[in-house]
Amino acid sequence: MAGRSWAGTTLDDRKAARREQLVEAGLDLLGTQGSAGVSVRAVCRQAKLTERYFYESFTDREELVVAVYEHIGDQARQTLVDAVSDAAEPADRAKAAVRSFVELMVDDPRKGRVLLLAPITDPALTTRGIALLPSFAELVSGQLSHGDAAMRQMTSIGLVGALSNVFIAYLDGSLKVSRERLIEHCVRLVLGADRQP
Amino acid sequence: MAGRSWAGTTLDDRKAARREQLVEAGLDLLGTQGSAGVSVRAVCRQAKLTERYFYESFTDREELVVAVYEHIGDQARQTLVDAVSDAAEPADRAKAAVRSFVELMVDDPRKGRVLLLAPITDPALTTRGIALLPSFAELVSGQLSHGDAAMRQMTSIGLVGALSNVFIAYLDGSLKVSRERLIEHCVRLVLGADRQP
DNA sequence: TTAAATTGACCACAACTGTTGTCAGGTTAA
DNA sequence: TTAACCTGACAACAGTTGTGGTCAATTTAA
Repeated sequence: MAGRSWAGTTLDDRKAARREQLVEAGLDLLGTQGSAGVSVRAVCRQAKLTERYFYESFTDREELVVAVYEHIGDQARQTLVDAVSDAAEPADRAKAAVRSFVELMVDDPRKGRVLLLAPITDPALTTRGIALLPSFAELVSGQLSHGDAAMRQMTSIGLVGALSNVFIAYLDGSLKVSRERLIEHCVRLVLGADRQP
Repeated sequence: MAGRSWAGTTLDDRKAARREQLVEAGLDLLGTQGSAGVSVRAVCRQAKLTERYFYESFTDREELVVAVYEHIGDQARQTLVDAVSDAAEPADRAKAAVRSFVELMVDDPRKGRVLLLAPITDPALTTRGIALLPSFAELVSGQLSHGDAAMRQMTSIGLVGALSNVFIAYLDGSLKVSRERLIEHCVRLVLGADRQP
């Protein structure tokens, strides 16, 4: 029976808790060592669980990587939605969105690296095309007012690439600039993208 | 003796030829399977040579990866230099540079992927910071006329990121657009980067 | 207390990795 | 022809990988 109580909690509860531990361990490895550091054994070591529990929650190494990525993706999306919903003016919304994203990453650089780097470095994500950035770009594309579909697509892809690269440089320390200037510049990039050439 | 003739060619000649085969095989694997596909054994299989000859030309797996990357890097740089030296006007130079780069990648997408993706995906390149893009960004930075050093750095990093992302999207087929429009758009990006906000 | 469910520590397997070494043949200059 | 050199196919090493299984110990509901 799954509902039976055990050690104060139900089986399903503990199973979910273990899954969470594994995802957290995956985030840690993916966000610091990168794709190559995420092996089933390494994740289990980090989570202090045995392989048995890995296969209890995931069929594959792939599945774990995807779960980690989508977990962080959801979190980022929620952060953006919250920030945007508090602002009325378009310019304020851009600013709020950028600011909340920067804060998310500064708060926990692992998340930034997972969000920006993992989809291009990990085969589990690249091959399936499970990248959020394209969908984000598509979303941006809908907000643009000039040009035809292809034009808007190129503009939004470029914008996302510009932001990503700036964020990555900021994350790895090669771009030494205050958080405020970073935000300011990114806001300018966002606002500048939708302009007649 | 190294100068002694053997099978019609000198030893050094054949050694160089083998090295070239290995680099070519490395390009093929790095440009299609990505970083994970480049193992010593896989490279040797592809090059139809045995491991013995791998260690004849390279001490490490790392060394091979670096050699492949720098080989393509040199090629790209040479292509750019050639293209730019044929144009007088600044606008024409930007156009020529972008065009030659696009042609290089369309001609052989493996090279595009090595140039753009390998430095972020392969540990042998990431850890040593052997990326050409930053130095390219630095070069672009020097050409900008507005803002202070930090401002120019952010602008150039953003520009490189925008171009890379557009190229990558074009390479993997998610950006369906004619070569001419791609070039046109990228030229606009380059020229638009140096503008008062 | 008893029987069932849960846990954790291991082990086993085959496949792969980087790297070095060996050894039987072929090729060439002398 | 002989002796030196070059070549290719492997074997061996210790390591890690994904994925499965076993088994004794613990914890609980009955």
